[in-house]
Amino acid sequence: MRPDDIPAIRSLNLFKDMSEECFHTLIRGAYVQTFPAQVELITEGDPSDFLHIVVSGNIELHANWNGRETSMANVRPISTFILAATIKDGPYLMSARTAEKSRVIMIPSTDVRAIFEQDSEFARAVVTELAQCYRSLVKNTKNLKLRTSLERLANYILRTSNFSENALEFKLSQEKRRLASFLGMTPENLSRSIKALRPYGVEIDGNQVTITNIDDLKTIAKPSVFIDDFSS
Amino acid sequence: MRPDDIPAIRSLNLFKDMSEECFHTLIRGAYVQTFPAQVELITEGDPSDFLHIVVSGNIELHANWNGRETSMANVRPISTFILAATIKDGPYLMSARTAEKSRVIMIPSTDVRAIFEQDSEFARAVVTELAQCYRSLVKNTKNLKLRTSLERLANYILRTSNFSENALEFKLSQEKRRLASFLGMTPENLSRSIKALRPYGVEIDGNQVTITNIDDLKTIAKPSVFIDDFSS
DNA sequence: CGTCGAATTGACCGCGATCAAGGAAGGTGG
DNA sequence: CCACCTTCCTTGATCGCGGTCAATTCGACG
Repeated sequence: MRPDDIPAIRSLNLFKDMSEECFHTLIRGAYVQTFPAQVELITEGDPSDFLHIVVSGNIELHANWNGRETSMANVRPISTFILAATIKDGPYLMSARTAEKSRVIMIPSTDVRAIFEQDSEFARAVVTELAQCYRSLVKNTKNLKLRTSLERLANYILRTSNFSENALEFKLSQEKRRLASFLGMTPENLSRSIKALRPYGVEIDGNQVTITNIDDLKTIAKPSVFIDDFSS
Repeated sequence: MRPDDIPAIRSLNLFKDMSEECFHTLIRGAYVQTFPAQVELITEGDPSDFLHIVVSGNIELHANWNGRETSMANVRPISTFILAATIKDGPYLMSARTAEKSRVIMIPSTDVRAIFEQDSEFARAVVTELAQCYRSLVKNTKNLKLRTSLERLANYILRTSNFSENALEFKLSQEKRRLASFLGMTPENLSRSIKALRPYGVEIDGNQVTITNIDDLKTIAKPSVFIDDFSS
């Protein structure tokens, strides 16, 4: 592990209030590894042996059933993923693959569960983290069930812009096919939706997104703090 | 509160390991109320003033956006709901209404958060509960994104049968329109899907469901433990 | 019985998926 | 440096699942 990894991880909400002793117990048993793109880190159904932390790169969580696949989320540095499976000691419900070259820290789940029993501050931090994840998923479900694919795309653009400090220009951080799957649509349909948004103030050329008229975009997107707000 | 409510609540996973003292602090401040059907208990966006526990009846969680509504879940006795909002001290992300006459216990959120800080066993129980809820939502998302509406209905019937100790006959526990919304389809489409399942071993007459050929049903449903299993 | 809401059924529409073909971009080897 | 290949994206044509609209039937309840 690089020396500057440790303070970075320590500063995560999940770890920042736990005792120094417990933190080091976790870190001592951890592995760090750099993976190239398109590596399957986790397979749905496997026992959850490690809590994963992505330090650099980009991880895609996805799920499969009956020959179909869907993208569930993208995890960006620095955050943990698959915490719930580790805590419940249950099988992974999603698979994870590197979307690009990524550095990942893996903490044995048994260690995490042991510290969880031992350090109350950590247990409380896990609660906050899980509650946050849960609420994000509720929002995601509402997004899927209450909106058309065009509306989902429009709001995705607004959210991403917000996330980049309200920048009116930014780059899509993943392949369009993955984005399409995440948004619950096909790549073809995403292409068409992108064109359909042009009259509403959005130009997308390759990965480059430019919002030319944010008011028009908001008119069609109708963003809601109870679906699109990351922080609440 | 009725005398027999207290042991019932106490036996919930969420409360069963906490100290007697803390449990009584929670109970002391709690309100109990019986509501008729179709009462809006909670409105999306309101501050989360209470942790709710449904003791009898049936609560529907739903969400709205831009004039549309969708059913998110049905809560049956005895369980809590909207725990994440209480812990995060954030606004409700879903609304709740009684689907039938229901008795509900309401514990002030400030009490819950205070005890959460104080009682580590309770904090750990909250983790387990939230992790469970989170994983249920992941499964629900996979169900929505990976399956057609007919497949969702087929699997819903199998899950419900499983839940009723593998009974081949049971009653739908909610209006078909709510079920349709929960399954992400219209009432009309649910009607048609019900007819479409008849050749696959399912008879539905009113609320009465009869599985006449569970193997045929499984062939079309292809249930997966990573989507349909309640316990994992 | 009459009333009202829910469920069903039919006809039609449209969003989004599928299938198929054509570019654009990036990497590889001669 | 350029031909070639691979892969992704785009575009067009068509299909079908599921939604919408409307009319009817069913069922609970007063």
